[in-house]
Amino acid sequence: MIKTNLKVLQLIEKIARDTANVILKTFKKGEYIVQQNEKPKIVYIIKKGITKCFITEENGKDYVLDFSSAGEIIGEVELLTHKDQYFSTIEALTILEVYVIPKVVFDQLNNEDNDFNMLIKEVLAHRLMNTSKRSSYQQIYPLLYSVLKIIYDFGQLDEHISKQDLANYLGITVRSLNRTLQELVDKKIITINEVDNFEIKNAPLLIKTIEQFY
Amino acid sequence: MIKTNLKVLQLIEKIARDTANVILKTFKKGEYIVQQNEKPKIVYIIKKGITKCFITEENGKDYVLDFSSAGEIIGEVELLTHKDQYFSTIEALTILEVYVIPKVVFDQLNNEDNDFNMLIKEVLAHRLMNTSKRSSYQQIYPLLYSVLKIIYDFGQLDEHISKQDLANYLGITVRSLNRTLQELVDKKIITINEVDNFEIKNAPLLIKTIEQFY
DNA sequence: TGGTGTCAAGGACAAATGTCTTACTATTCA
DNA sequence: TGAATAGTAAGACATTTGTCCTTGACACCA
Repeated sequence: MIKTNLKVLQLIEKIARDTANVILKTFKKGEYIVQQNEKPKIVYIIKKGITKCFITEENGKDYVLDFSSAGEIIGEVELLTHKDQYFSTIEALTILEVYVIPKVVFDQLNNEDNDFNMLIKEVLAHRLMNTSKRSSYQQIYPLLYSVLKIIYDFGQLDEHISKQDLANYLGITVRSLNRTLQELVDKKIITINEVDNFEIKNAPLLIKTIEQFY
Repeated sequence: MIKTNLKVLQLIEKIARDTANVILKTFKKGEYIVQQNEKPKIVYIIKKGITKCFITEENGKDYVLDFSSAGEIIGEVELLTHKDQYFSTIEALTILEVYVIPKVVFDQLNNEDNDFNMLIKEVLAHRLMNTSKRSSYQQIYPLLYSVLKIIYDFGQLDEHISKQDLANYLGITVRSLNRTLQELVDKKIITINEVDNFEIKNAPLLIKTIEQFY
């Protein structure tokens, strides 16, 4: 559920070795890599660390689109669609190392490096499918199943992802998330451990419960 | 809100004229162009007519991803990601004419026709942005605003889109949709006309109401 | 030490949405 | 014609989720 893309990482590492066009940059925890409504000029590819990608709506509420790590691309959608604003904000949840790819280099890679070109298309298609499926899942099923699915995917909650972030990812309030987690504890599917994190207690029961809905 | 893409339409029409690789096919209203879980072999581009793209979840409920018309592409995501199943079903809501592009021709166009290649990338990026934005909007705002937005985008409900389809697009039940429409009638923002369709009654009020949330 | 601020958790209530059922309308067909 | 059927709308109630507020734990500091 924290997305990664090994193929992209390997390709950009190769490109970085072979040319001087791509450089490394480091962000501190909490810094924004790109900010919603800023003018897009650069594409980034994550080398190391975890980011949160989110949209801030006019009423001030955030919706988290995904959590990403090594090999995930940032800002390519805006350049490909020739938009003059990023439509989401990317925040570093940990210390973050990224490859910096200026617009001209990105355009050049798209036109001249067929591996890069094909990989970008594949990444876009994958994301579109995942986003669509997730959108469907969250709209159709009650909250409990979405939380079950996250626990199933995660194993346990990553320490860098706060409950507020997780709630924003699910499109709900922290109150609702807590209620649902409590319900899962009551049903003896998970336990809440000493660092206020949840853990799977009864994996077979979890899987059985999930399978009812898959 | 019924999506179209003029650039894609023009390009595929040119390709169809220049080569014998692309043929036309007609579907009747209610027929499936592609079906979830079928093996992907063909990409279609809509020439004329309206389709509904939806995901059927395990519990039998449908979530409508979009309504599409001329120039919209079908099945390209599955081919680009090398999946062995379509992840959604495409149904003809009217008589439908499509260009049929077999997998080998699609691959060839991607590799040899740079205009086609770039356009596909742009289409994928656009869709990804739209899907993400919509997902965010529907999760963050209450139903009333999503319905307002649809009415604003539509002007009025297309006759080929049933209330059930519209409800599935919003991820809600028809009961909830009716309740929300009634609320808008009570507030004198819309009227329900003789063909059981809704119409904007008080456009300035509608716009004013929407703008509170944009 | 004790005061103060911050934050996470959860209780109580309100609001939104879903489920189930009934009623109404129109259509088909024996 | 009239019974059966399907589709739509909405009432009543149940369930889910959000909002608001209180409590308790902890850190920081005068």
